Amino acid sequence: MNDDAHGAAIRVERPAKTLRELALDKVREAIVNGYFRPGDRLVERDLCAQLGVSRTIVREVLRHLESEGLVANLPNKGPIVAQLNHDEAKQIYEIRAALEGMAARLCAEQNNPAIADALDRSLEDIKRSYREKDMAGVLAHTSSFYQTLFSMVDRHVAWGVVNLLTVRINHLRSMTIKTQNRDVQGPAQMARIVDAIRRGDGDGAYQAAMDHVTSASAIAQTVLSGRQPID
Amino acid sequence: MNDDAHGAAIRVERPAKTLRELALDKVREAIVNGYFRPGDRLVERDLCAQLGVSRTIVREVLRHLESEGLVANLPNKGPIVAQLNHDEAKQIYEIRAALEGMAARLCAEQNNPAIADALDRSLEDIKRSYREKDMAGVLAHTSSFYQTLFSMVDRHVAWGVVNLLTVRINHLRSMTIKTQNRDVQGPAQMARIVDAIRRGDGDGAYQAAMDHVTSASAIAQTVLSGRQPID
DNA sequence: TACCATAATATGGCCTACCAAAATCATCCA
DNA sequence: TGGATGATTTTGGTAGGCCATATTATGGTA
Repeated sequence: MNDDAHGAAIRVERPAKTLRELALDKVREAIVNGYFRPGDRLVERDLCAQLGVSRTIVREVLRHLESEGLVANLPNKGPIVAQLNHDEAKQIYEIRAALEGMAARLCAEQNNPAIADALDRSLEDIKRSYREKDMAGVLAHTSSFYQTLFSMVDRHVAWGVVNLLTVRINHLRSMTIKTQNRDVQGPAQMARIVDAIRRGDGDGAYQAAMDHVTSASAIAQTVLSGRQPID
Repeated sequence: MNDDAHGAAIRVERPAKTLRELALDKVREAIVNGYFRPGDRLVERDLCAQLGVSRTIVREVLRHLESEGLVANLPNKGPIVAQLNHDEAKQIYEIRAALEGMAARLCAEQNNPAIADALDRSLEDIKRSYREKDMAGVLAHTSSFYQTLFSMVDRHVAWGVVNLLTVRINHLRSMTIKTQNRDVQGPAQMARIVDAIRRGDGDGAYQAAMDHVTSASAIAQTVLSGRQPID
C-alpha cells in the first residue's frame, strides 16, 4: 500500500542539484585549482557571463565562498580571490594537526582492525599515485585517507572543519607533495599513523598524525618564503 | 603631505556596514537568542517584510547562515533553523576542547604574565556576572575569556572556528551555565587554566582547558537528554 | 459518506531590468 | 602642467515577474 516504500527502490536518482550549487562548485573549483589567482577580482557581471547564470546566483555564490574564506570582499570595490599569507597558512596547518591528531587517537582507541585496513588501502592508492606521478591523485587519495580517519569514528563535524580549511591551502598542498623526497617521507609518516592505530596506541597515533601535518607545514613555510621556481 | 595619514585620525568612523551585513547580524542574533526556534521555517518573503529589505539580501543572508550551519535547507521546501542533535553537539564540544586546549598550551608557553593577568580580569567579570545573576553577561565574558586566550597568541583563525561552532550551541551554553553549582565549578576550572598558564605549565593548561569544556559538554548532554522543563 | 481528481495557494529558484553611490578613468581647460 | 569635470565601470540594493513544485482546499461522484 505504501507508495513510497514501494517506489523508493526504483526511484531514479534525480540530479536535485540546484543551479546555484552547480555554480558554487564551478567557482570553488576554479579558485582551488588556480584558474582564478589570489588577488584576482571577481566581477559579478563577468562571472554571470562566464557561468551563464544570473546575478542573483553569482551573488549568492560569492557570499558563500566569502564565508568559506576563499573570497575576500573589499568594501565598495567588490570581491577578490582571498590571499593566504604566511601566518594564516601556519595557523591552518596547526588546526589540522590538532584535529587530525584527535581523530587518529579516537581511531586507535576503537581497536577495530577494519579502520587500519581501510587506511592502508588509501595509503596504497597514494603510493601508486606517487609512482605514476599523478599528483592530482595523490591529493585526492590523501584527502580520502583523512576522510576515513574522521568518518570511521563518526566525526563529520570535525571533518567539515578540516575540509573547509584545507581548500584554502590547496595550492600549498600541491606544492608540498611535489617536494623532493615527499613521495617517500609522506607515506612513511602516514604508515606510522596506521601502525599506531593498529596497535591501539592512542598517544602514538596522535603524535604521528601531528608529526605528519607539522612536517607538511614546515615544507609549506619553506615554499612560501623561498618561492622556489616550481610552476 | 600624506592626506591619508593626516586625515585618518579625525576621519569619522563611517558605519561602512552594508545592509546585507546588518541583516545578517539581525537574523543570526534572532536565531541565536531563540526568536526563531530550531525547526522554524524561514520564509524568504516573510523575512523580507520583517527586515524591510529585498529578497536578494534575504537570500544572501540565508546562504551565509547555511554555510555557518545555523540554517538548513530542505530541498524543495526551503530553509529552516537548523536543529542540533545530541551527537553533533558533542562533536562541537570535542572540537572546542581540542582547539582551546591548544590555545591554552600556547599561552602557557609564552611565559608572558600579561596573558594570565588579562585572563584573570575576564574571570573576575564572569564571577561578578554570576553574582549579579546576569546570565547574558556570563556568556559574553566567557567568550571574551576565550577570545583573549586565542588572540594573545595570535590564533585568529582558530578563534574564528571556535566562534563559528559556538554560535551553534549557544542555547546549550545558556542552559549549562544555569546548572546548579556551575557558578562555582565553572570559574574554578577556568582559574586552573589561568594558574597553569601563569606557571608556564603547557601540559597543565592544555589539560585544564580540556577538562573545562569536557565538563560543559557532559552537562549539555544531560540537559539534552533530560530536557528539564526550563522553557 | 468516503474518496479521488482538480484547482488554488504558497513558496523556492531563477531571471531581467533598473537606480544610486562610489571608484576609476579620460578629458579638457586655465 | 595640474587640477576640475565628466564618462564609465562596478557594487549595493530594489522591484517585480516567471516557472515548477508542494501543500491545501474544494468539489463532484460513486
